[in-house]
Amino acid sequence: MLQQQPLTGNGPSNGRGLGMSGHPGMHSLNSVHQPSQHRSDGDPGLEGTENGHESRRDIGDILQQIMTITDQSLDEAQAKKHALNCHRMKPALFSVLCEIKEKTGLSMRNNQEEEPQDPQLVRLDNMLLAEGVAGPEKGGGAAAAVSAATSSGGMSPDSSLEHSDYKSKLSQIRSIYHTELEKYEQACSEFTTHVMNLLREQSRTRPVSPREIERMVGIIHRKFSSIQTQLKQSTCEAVMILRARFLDARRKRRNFSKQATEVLNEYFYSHLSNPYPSEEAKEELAKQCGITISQVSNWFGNKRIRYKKNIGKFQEEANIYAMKTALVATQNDDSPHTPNSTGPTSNLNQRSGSFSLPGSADLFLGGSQMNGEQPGYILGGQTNGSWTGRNTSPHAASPRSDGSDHSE
DNA sequence: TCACATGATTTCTT
DNA sequence: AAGAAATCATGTGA
Repeated sequence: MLQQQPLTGNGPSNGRGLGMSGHPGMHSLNSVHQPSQHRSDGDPGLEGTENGHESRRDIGDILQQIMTITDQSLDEAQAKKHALNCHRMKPALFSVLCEIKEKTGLSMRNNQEEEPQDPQLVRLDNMLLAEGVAGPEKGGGAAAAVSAATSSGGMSPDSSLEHSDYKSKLSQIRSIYHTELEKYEQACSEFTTHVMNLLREQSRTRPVSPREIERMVGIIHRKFSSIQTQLKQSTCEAVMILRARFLDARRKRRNFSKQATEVLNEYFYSHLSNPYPSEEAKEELAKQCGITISQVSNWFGNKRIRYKKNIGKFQEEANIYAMKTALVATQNDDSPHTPNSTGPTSNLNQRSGSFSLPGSADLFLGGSQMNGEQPGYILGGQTNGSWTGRNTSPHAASPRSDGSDHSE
C-alpha cells in the first residue's frame, strides 16, 4: 500500500501548493499549518510581519469557522455566513476555490455521460402501459386480460360480474399508482428546487456553475426515479397477482351451456362408430359451442371414456340424439332444396362429407334395451366396446370415409 | 350435506 | 402429438 501523505503537507514535489501563486493570501493559508516549512524555504512572503500574522489568523479563523459550521445552530450559522460573505478575504478565497475547481473540473466533466435508459424500467413501463395502469384510462390490458380469460370458456352470465370486479380492482391499483407517482414527482421537484436554491446561494461563496447545478439535479432525479422504479415494480406485481386471481377464477370449471352440450352430443352420437372429430370438425364445433378447440378435445376425451365405461347409462341419451338427428334428416329429405339448414350438425356433416344422414349406422341404435350390456351394434365392428384401435388414426381411418361403415 | 355430473389436468401409452 | 385412463375440483340437484 502507498503511504498516505500527511494531510497538512504540500507533498514532496508540490511546493507550489495548489497553484495558489498570485493570490496574496495563499502563502499565508499554507503557513497556517506549516509555518516552519515556509519559513525555511526562503520565501519572504508575509511571515514575520505584523500584517502577515494578522492575515494568517484571519484565514485560520475563516477555515475554522467553515469547518465548524455544521455544528452550529441555524441562526448562528447564518450570522457566520453573513460575516464570511462580508469578510475582506472572501474574494481571495473565492478565486482560490475557482482555481481548484478549474483543476478538478476536468474529472467531473467526464462524469457527465448520459446514462442509457434502464432496460428494467423500460420493461416495467411497457407492462404498465399494456395492463392499462399507465397511459390512457380505458382499454388496454384490462380488456386484453378479460378477453383472454373469457376466450377459454365462453361468456357465462356471471362473467360480467367478475369482469367488473377485475376492472374496479385494476382501476384501484391505477389510482394508487398515479397518486404515489404524483407524490414522488412533487417531492422530487420540491427537493430539486430546494437544492438548486441552496446551490445558487452557495455560489456566492464558492464557484458553482450552472452545469454543476444541472448535474446535481440529474443525480436527484436518478435517485427519485429509482424510487419510482420500485413503485412501478410493486404495481406490476399487484397487477400480476390480480390478473392471476382473475384468470384462476375463470379457470374454475363451468358447465358448458345446454346448447353447446347438445351440439357436442349430436356430433358424438352421430359419429358413434368413430367419435374422433377432425381438426376441422373440432374447430367448427368450437365455433358453434363458443368454446375452445382444446375444450372440444377435452369433452370428446371425457365423453369417449365415460361412454365406454358405462354404455348402459348413456343408452337413453344415445337414443334421444339418434331420434333427434333422424328427425332433422327426415326434414331435410322433405325439403331437398335446403338440405343443410336445419340442425346444428348439418354443417359438420356437410363439411366432413362422409358424415351420414338418416339411416347411418351410427344412428342405428335400435329400440332394444341394453340393460347396461355392451351394445355391439353401437360400437360397430369393435365388439370389445372400445374405439381404441388407435393403431389407425381415427381421422384417417374414418369408418365411413370408404362408405363401408354400416355394420353396427 | 351428499352423491353424482362434468370440465380440466396429469400421467401414461401408442 | 393424440388419445386413454386416472384423478382432481367444482357445479348441481335432491
